[in-house]
Amino acid sequence: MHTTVRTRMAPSPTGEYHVGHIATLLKNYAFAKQQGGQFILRIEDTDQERKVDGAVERIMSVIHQYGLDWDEGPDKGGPCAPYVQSQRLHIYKEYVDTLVKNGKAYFCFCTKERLDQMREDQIARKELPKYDRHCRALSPDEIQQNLTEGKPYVVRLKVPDAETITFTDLIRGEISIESGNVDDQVLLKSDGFPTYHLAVVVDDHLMEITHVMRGEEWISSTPKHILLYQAFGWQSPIYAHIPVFLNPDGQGKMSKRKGTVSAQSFLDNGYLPEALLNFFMILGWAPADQREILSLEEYIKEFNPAHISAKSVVFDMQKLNWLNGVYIRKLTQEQLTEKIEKYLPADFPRAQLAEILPLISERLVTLKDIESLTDFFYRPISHDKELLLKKADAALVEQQLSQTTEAITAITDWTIPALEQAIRTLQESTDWKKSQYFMMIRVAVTGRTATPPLFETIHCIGQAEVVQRLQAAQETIR
RNA sequence: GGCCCCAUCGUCUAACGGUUAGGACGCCAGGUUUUCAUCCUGGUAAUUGGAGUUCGAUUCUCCAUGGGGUCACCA
Repeated sequence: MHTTVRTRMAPSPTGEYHVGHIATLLKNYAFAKQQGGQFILRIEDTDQERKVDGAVERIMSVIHQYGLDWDEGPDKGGPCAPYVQSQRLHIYKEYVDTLVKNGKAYFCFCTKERLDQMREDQIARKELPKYDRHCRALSPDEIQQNLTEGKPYVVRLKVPDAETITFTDLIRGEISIESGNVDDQVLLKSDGFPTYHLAVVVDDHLMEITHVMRGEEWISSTPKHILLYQAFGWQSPIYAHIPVFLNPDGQGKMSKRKGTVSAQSFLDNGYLPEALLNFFMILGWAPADQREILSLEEYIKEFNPAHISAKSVVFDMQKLNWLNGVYIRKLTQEQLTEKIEKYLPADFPRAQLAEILPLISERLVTLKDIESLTDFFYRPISHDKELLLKKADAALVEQQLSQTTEAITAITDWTIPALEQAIRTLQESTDWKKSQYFMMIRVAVTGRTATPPLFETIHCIGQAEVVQRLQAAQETIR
């Protein structure tokens, strides 16, 4: 028998979508595509309190911005619709009932106060906090009475006493956990919503998910899911727990505390989606030939989840920056022009974009760098006297500035070759040191020491403005 | 702390049990160049420690150490 591979990503609309989520989604997407299967998007909105308005739309939007898509999902529908858990409440209820009927789960009427107190005591006694199974001892009559009285309740999983729960992880091999370390997990909350654990198992089964690739943080709750699959008599999917991203400093799981984590913000900060995807591809995995620049198509062809490294990986910003530069330099002028549009400052002279862009395109690390790399073209500059006089005394610099001003003013044909000829002729007719002279002019015209090539830059700034800046530089050194 | 996972240059990764332990980013040096950047060349740098198995361990086993994850009516 040949079953179709079906993978899924199941975000929860509670806040910003994390780069780690995109990285995991990419793996699910690529594997499904590679196997000719389907990739499903499912919304896990079972937490009524943390639900954020508009989050679902933002998640879908950011996935699209990264150039990825799904085959079945809330907006597209599909054979397993609906794909939003809050619309599937009746389904979970039905399965919980079977569980209770079959003695695999039980009603629990414990109050929050009692649970809090219990946990507090356990911690004080240095025990591990765990439900004390108080309501497992309730008689059918007591349960019935509580129900009749309308007491709020949850449904808990009846975890066996001394059993070894084993499952196979595609990346790590066999993982075993003693049932004694597993809590009687709440499956159905008192508001009638399922917890993640119930919903994920029911939905993954009903949606015929064959491979679950999710974050490593789920390893310790996987036994609960295995128990549920057993309780229902279902076959569990193949698991691959993806290692977490560590902060760039290598300390702990990547967190907002230590910098940017939202998938959207990397885009907003001028990283190209292709570069980010490529970065996620090679973080923790490498193709057979070790190359590091990969297109999505190549990745889909070569990706093998079983070869993902099992260790958590540092989110190396320097490697990302390098990759982003590589991808920017691969763009044609037209493509770059189009992509950089939304990063242009309001006062950027758009008419000059076509002239300026080629001068700085290979200096861009992110698209957002456009502002800091070009502001001197169109914004007032200031002169640093020390920089102007760094390699020559005031008398010589004054002379250089005034003769350069004359030479530039004299140009009637404002082209780069004419400009270059005028300045080179001037330099060659004197004993001015080339490096000193060029650098001084650079500083006088742009206010900085690192710029695009001098003649192109001068040409771009314009004759009148350049003359003014040269004169201002003269003022500065007086 | 209990439980689980993990361990090759600073970082990410290669290496049928036999390699001068390879590549990439970063860093350093040189070349190109009027500066920066790009580009090219070269260099620096690693098998966490200890036992065992073996003729031979980066590779297999165990222990220690270190790092990470997780311990909710959140996902």
